[in-house]
Amino acid sequence: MEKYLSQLNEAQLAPTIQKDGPMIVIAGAGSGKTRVLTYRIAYLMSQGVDSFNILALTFTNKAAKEMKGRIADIVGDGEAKNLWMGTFHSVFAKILRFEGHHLGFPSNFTIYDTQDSQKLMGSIIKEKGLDKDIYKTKQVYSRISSYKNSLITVKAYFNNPELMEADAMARRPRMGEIYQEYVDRCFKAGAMDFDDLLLRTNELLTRFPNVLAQYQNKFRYILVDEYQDTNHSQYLIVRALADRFQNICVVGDDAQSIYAFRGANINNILNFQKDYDDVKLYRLEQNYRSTQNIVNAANSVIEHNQTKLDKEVWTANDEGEKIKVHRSLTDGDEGRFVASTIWEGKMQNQLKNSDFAILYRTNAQSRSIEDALRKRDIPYRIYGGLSFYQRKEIKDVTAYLRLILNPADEEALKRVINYPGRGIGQTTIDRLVVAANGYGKTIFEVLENIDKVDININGGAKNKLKDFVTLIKSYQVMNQTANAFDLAEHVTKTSGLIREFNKDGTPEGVTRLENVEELLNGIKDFVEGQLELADASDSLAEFLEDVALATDLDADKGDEDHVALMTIHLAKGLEFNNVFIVGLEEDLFPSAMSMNTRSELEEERRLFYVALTRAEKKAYLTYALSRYRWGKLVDSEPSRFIEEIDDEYLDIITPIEERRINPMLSADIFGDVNPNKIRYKPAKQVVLKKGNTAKKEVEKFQVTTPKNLKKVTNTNGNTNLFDSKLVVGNVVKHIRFGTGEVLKIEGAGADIKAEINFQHGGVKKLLLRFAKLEVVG
DNA sequence: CAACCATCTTCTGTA
DNA sequence: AAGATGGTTG
Repeated sequence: MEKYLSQLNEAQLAPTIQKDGPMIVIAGAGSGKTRVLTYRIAYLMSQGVDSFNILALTFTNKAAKEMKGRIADIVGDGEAKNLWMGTFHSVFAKILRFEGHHLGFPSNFTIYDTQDSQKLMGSIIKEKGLDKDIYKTKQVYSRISSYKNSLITVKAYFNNPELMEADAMARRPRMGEIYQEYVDRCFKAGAMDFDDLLLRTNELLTRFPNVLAQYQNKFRYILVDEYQDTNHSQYLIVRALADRFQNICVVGDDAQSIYAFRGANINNILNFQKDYDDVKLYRLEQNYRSTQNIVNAANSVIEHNQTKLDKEVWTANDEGEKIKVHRSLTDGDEGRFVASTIWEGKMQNQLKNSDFAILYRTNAQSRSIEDALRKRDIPYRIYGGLSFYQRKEIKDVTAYLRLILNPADEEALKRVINYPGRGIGQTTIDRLVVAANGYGKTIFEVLENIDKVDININGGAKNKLKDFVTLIKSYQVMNQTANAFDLAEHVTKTSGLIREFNKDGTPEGVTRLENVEELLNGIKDFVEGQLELADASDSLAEFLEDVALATDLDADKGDEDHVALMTIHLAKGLEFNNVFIVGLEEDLFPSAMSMNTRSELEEERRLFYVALTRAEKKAYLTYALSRYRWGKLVDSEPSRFIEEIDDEYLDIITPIEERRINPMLSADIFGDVNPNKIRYKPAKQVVLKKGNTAKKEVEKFQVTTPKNLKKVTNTNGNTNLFDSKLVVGNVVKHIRFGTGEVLKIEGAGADIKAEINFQHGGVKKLLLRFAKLEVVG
């Protein structure tokens, strides 16, 4: 232990070796807070604290996993395993599995993700015959979510005239009713949404003092990472658990609080000292991550915020290079600048792809960057966005698995009852829902007793329903003995899902199959990882829980060397050698939706601070004069955040030619509109023969080379194949259909289609934007 | 009941 | 621009 403690500086050592009592560590960006947390846990154990008595809450699964790994290096694997360490959601989901029965929940309750919750709310709104333009599903969802995060139960809602007034003013007087129905339906389905995992934990700890006492006694030492991002619900859980022993250590940085939009309350960290007696306060102010220029620039920006704790972040690192600011004409140019800068860095300085990260405010910005990277053959990976587990085909498979485990799961049932199609239509399903609500039973229970219930469904449909019940029950039987992988494989084959994805024969269908295969591999890995448990049914349950609480960031397989693309929110806690912050334009960053109040704007500024402090060596800030948004080219002006940085840290590098260019004369500005204009880099293959007419000219489009093919499938599937060429008469090869001859080409731009006569499979019309074709003659 | 086409929405962020 | 939703038709 001595060896490890000697690695710490004075400021880090003090909080690390304070064993007991409440304490707060205000940790500037890059100041080694993870090191303090891990060493502190190891230190506690060296002082005789039992690893079973330590609870550490993190913000992401990834952070938890990393910390656990580092602790294992110090104290050994066996001891580290005993620690309770994870996100709020995963830790309390686990506890609710044990204790949920107090609240009437089965231990195999389902976790509804956002999609499930919104679908359920959508159907409630519909069932109640409410105007869906006033009761917008998303708005209703976020409203109810914020009630839950503030611990406002249905009952509390109806006792709060102000809230009801506010909803009535927003022309939604029946919010309370929807809330009530939603909670009832979740309960009946044996399901909790993300907010419930915290809300129900609070309910559990308040209503059952003996349960509270048990966990207070268990968690004698509690550590919370990223405390600035806790919401009210999380705050109360921590306070309740820490109440007995008061050994609570919270770590965070108010300057990095960026989750107010989903209920995080920055006051939790600002007021921590008032919540406990004799709070020790520590500050970590030395930044080990970034150059002086970056640290100072970040400080000069955050100075503009009024609400903050006193803190002076400094660094002993080199001065480093100034922050580069680059302006371009369009978002396309911006992407090309980023790609060429990375390319040069790789060529001239032997940098790796993983030395670079590109950060943006919204996911929609990734497209133009992707296009540019692909053109330069720079491998990249997009984090976030639609994560793997949210894809349609994956949700289809997991819905079957969820239903097997918990037949009450209404959303899972509705998803699969007629998928693949079994002739059970919307009308039938609606009647089932009505009957289930009428009897106070779950839909599955109604299905099991379809002959006994009073329901207006004809014999033919009833038989189909019975077949469906038999199918699910056969899976349930199998689940008694088989492991999760065998079961999942069996389900995908016998439910007809595989056949369904195979059926359309389109490249999308192929991708779907590949994704399902990847899911099965994931289950296999998981099952093999827990062979020692040898409890088949539990392995499925645990896998599904992992899936429900997984984030895309967690799924980093650390495979090949790639450039990272992600939103700034996702980048929190990470660091990169070179960071591009793109789209620094007013209305985009800061977002147009977050400029109405000072506190919203200050959160945007903190977000920018987070982005800038991800960089170790170099930071690039880029903005475009016009950008495609909602399919239209709109003008934009540079973000105020650029101006807020002291000039002395900036280096304006916009090329003179680009500044002088008249946008109206630039071919580039149309580059994204007319696919046939030459873009940054000419297409490699020109199949066009001499003497072709202008008419033929339009009939050109791109065909990816096989090398490209692989990469395209590895990334997001959507590829921009506009500017390479294919003409009638070409012989092409398709991944599924084999070889065929091009008969006809039609459409323009993104809609270019080719009619191809395949040797096997006949004539198909393929959208070239998606079709992965290789020219063979 | 399924397939197809037209229209509408959304383009903050997440466990 | 792309997906979701809804309406119409077979």
